[in-house]
Amino acid sequence: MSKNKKLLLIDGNSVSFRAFFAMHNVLDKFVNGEGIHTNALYAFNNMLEIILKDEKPTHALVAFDAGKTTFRTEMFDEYKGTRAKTPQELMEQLPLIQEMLNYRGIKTYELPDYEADDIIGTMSHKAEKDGMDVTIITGDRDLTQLATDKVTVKVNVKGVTETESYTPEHVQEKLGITPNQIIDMKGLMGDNSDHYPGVEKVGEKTAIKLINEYGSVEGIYDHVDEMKKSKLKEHLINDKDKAFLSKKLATIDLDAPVEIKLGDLEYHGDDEEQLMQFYQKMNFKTFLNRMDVPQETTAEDLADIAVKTLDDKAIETIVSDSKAHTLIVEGFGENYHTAPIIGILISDGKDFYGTTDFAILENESLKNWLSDKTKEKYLFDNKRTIALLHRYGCDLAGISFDMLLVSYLLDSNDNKQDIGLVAKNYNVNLPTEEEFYGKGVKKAVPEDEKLLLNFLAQKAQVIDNLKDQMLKELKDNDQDSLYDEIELPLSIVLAEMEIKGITVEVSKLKEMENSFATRLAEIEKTIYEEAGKEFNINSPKQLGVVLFEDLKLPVIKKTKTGYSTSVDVLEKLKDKSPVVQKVLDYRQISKIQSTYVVGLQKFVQPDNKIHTIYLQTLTQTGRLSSIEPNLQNIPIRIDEGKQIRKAFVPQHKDWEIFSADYSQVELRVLAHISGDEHMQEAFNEDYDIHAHTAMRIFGLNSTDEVTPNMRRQAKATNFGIVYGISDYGLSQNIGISRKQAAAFIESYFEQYPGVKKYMDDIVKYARENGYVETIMHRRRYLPDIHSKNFNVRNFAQRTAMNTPIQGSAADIIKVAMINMQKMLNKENLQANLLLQVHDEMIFEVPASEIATLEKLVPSVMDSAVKLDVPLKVETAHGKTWYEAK
DNA sequence: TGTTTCACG
DNA sequence: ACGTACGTGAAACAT
Repeated sequence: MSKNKKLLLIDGNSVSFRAFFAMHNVLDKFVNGEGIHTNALYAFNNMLEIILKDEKPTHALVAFDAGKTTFRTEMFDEYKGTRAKTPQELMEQLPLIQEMLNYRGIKTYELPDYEADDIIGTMSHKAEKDGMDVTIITGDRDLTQLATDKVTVKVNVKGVTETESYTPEHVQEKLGITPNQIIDMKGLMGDNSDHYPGVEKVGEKTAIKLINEYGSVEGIYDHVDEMKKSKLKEHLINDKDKAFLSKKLATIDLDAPVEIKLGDLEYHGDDEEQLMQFYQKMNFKTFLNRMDVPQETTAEDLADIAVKTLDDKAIETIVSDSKAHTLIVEGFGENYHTAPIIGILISDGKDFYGTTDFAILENESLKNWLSDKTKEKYLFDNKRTIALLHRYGCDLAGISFDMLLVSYLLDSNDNKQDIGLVAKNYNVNLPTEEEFYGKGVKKAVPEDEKLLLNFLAQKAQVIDNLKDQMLKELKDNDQDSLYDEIELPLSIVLAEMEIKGITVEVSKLKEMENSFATRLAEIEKTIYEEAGKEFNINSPKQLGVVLFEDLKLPVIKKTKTGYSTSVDVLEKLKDKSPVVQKVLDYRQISKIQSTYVVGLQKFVQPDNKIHTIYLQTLTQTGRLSSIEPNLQNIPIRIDEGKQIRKAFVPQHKDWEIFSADYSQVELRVLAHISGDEHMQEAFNEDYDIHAHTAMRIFGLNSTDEVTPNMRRQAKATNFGIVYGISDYGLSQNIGISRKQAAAFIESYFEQYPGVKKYMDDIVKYARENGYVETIMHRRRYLPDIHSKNFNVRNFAQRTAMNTPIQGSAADIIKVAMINMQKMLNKENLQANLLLQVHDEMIFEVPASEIATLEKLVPSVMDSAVKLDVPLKVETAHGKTWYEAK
């Protein structure tokens, strides 16, 4: 039995477009020898490999648009009128994509006066009639109208390597209409991005409702007179011509004068010879490797590096050489506070010296060399390396290039802390940690020592090879001082904080564990009694059944798996049944018990301390994050949880915990970068900012007239502004109507016009540049700002507004931490900086130094950067973290 | 491994 | 008309 024939049809233009924006942030890294960009080509090919593997087509065709004018522009001259011009960097890649498809054995085709859609429609129609299966790949949802039992339309989601499959069933499920009714829907609602109008005030929801009732645009107008009088009816009648025209524009031609026959499209695979040459010209190492073709050995090739033994003699050579060296200290395991060192390798760029014997760290000249700040070193992850070496009694200094930090600053999406992944971004092949060590139960150090040392040598070579290019990019982005003066010095400060650790009284936690356990058991019992049965209260599913089926409480919100039982839902059900409050109490206590009281104990080391790990290269805004355990979310808002802080104490008695936090940094940053006069005035005069906002948006004459409720609402509005406000979000947060919320926002922007201007300008900036930045030039790329999808695009806009604010605040405290550490050393103080929680620093301090720090810490913090408004710092201290607030 | 919930700024 | 606040990490359950 011969297997059924299958035709693969790809929408060349829309997929190239998506491929280009999917890899827009690495645009400058993908350039071939002739200076032509290759990012879209690379992403397109990546997608192609996956599709060919999954689909195994017998026939294939990639269709392209022929030019600007088509039969549609003939019908409606504004068709696609407002569409932005294709960027030059993509234009230059389109011929390359066609060339590559040619070598991959796939036909390409374009037809004057027709769009790629019509070619695809026509060919898929022909193939179906011949009994073939068809798969269509596109970035454009409109093509889903072509789905039938034999034709599946796969639409790219998130970049190009993932797709969503549209069969007729799936279209029905998602939209509630059949694929061929999509053109009726588009006729009624029009299309913003193709710039054709529909019927006024008719969107997706209304269109679908009408179609379900009348079947089609024609059906609607056959019965429009019978409809009862309404605005909708009026609009339908007024825009009848538009509806019919738009339906025509949306309809893909299934009978375009395409000259090719199905037989011409047979797919026989790659022309390996030509393709290999092409990949070489494009610098596509990854694809070359996949082809399994032997490569020329060049200086850049990473395989087979001769590694000499790092012994006493080698060390003499290294330490007597004044040139910079690359250093690899390999720990095995995620948590470097406990991971063993399994290998050390040092290279001057030519020779590689490595060993798996950590006894070498007892060599005095090596120790001195490591801690000598005049001996320049390159590495990947300074903080990790410092912490590892520290446990083996070595200090480290003299780092000038940390590839991890640079890679993160260049693109905050490169946050996976894996050198193999960074290398891949630069088109250099290096196994990732997972690829080399394996994962899950299979994860292990290779038995063959040579294999391990070779891997370390490859890492060293990658660092060495990419250093100059990455530093140049940093400079081109104007980010060199962010790196030199902030992130690199900060990595040392963070290492010291982590290594120092914070002391925890386990006995205190044990005590709490017992008392919470008793309370939980009590609440549990009453819940079972009131519910009339025993069940797992921690299971949202079981709880849902009890609340909404057994007790028949009204369903407020659903999740994709069932009933939502989150706090805001339960809060609304509190009066309906006494069980609800009990469940809320249970949840609260149970969270504290499992995550903190029990959870934290697991992290207390034999030195009675917790050593967290700060991730310096994870967040998209420049903030730190803290793991194993997270010490940035220790409870404070509710008293039961706040008790946890009593277990955090100074390491010596007679010492105290001292904390200092910035007051409203984010709003001060906003006042600074927006330049808003009224907001700046409020901070310059040190008014209560939320009361000031309340006074202005409620149109009062003085803050004396502000009621507590007004202040609360104004405070929420201020937060909303920082987050990139929406009326709905604000209304949910303070429990007012959406209309009221909208009025608040409008009034806010009237009162603070500078803020309004900032919000508009920053979104425009993101659209034009593809990224936004902080006061210290930290960047965040926002490719979604161009998305066709309303939600995705809106999210990117809110991010554009929020990131410079949150990120600049992060910049400021980072500077303050570095200056603080310097100051503690300079003044010979014993106090230790232990923790950072986004806008506050926590120290342990000898009682004798409290008075000094009360002056010193605020002065260092508020002078970290010079803004147009003052920074304000508040301090507190006490026997435990609980009392230092 | 993904989803839901909830702790923090 | 669309469907929402920004940034995180961890525990528990369900699959």
